[in-house]
Amino acid sequence: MPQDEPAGRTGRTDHDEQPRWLDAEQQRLWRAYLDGSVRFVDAMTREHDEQSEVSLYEYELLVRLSESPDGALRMSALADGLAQSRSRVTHTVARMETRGLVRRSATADDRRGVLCTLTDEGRRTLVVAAPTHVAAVRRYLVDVLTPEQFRALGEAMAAVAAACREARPS
Amino acid sequence: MPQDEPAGRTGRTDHDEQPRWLDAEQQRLWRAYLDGSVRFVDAMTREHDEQSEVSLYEYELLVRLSESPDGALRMSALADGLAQSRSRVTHTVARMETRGLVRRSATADDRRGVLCTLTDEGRRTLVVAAPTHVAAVRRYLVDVLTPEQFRALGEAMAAVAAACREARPS
DNA sequence: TCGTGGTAGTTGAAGGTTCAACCGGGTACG
DNA sequence: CGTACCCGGTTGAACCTTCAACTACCACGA
Repeated sequence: MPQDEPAGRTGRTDHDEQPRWLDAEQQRLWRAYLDGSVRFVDAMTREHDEQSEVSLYEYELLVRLSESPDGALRMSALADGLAQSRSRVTHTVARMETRGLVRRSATADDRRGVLCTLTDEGRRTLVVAAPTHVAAVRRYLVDVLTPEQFRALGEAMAAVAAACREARPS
Repeated sequence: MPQDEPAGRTGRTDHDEQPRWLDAEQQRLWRAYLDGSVRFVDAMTREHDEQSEVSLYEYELLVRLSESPDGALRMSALADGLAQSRSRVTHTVARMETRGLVRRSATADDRRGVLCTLTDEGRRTLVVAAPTHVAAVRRYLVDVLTPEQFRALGEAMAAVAAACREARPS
């Protein structure tokens, strides 16, 4: 209800603009987005829980490390790349370190920095997890869309990401 | 790396099919989706934290209730509609009940059922939160896309939702 | 070189989510 | 009837994330 056109427009107060509500069609699309995104992360999460040693988020973290030249990245680079808080990365890396997936060490130049490095065990885990991960991404997303749909989705979300980044510079 | 075409294709074992990796362009789009969706929920979450009495998720819950004829829904209907676990809904509703936003009561027909009802206070909270919520949805998503992009996004996510629902019937 | 302020990362507590176990109430089938 | 199984919902513990300090270091200006 509250997202629909309100029944009776009454006088406006000083500082609150008239909200531009979503029309019925916009609302339908917005709900579809919401529902789809929730179900998708849920499906991916379960897939990882059942088939993999690492959670969806831990997997993404391993991927970032693996893509970096030496399989190593500073904590802050990791946090920025994953669009997550430093605190969260610290905790997650700590847990992963005890499992032997990554290793932490000091950085050469900046004595504040901490370098997070992929271990052999971490790389092995990633290689094992990758096929089921990609298969799930395909099953729930890529392969259920036409190539044009997929492109449109990606481009749209890139615009959304840009808007979020701009409005709230992390 | 692991989502790219692997360097050397080696012999395949019995039960693992060759994974169909994402090509560079697909990967770019997939990453854009991931990044955008993370940043978007993050931006929405902060918006609610700063400007509203209720979290993003609690807001959605209130919306569902408000859309129902009597401002009331069974716990299971709530869980299904929000695509969330029953447990989570139980906990969330319990917290919201102590804040006076909703009320729980027994259902008439099925003695197992629990009816969750929006209180006046809950409705007031929703009405207050709605304008900033919609404004945020517009600022970070709707208004940064062309109408065609927005429609494409919604339709694509509807397809994703359907795929997830089908593969994992909740 | 001394402050001041910003950056990198960690910490622990508080709060939310998930998981598995559980309690009834319904339902179907002998 | 009774009993075995499913459904609706709750519980509490384990786990993860968030938040607000806090430490340590860098960088800039006076």
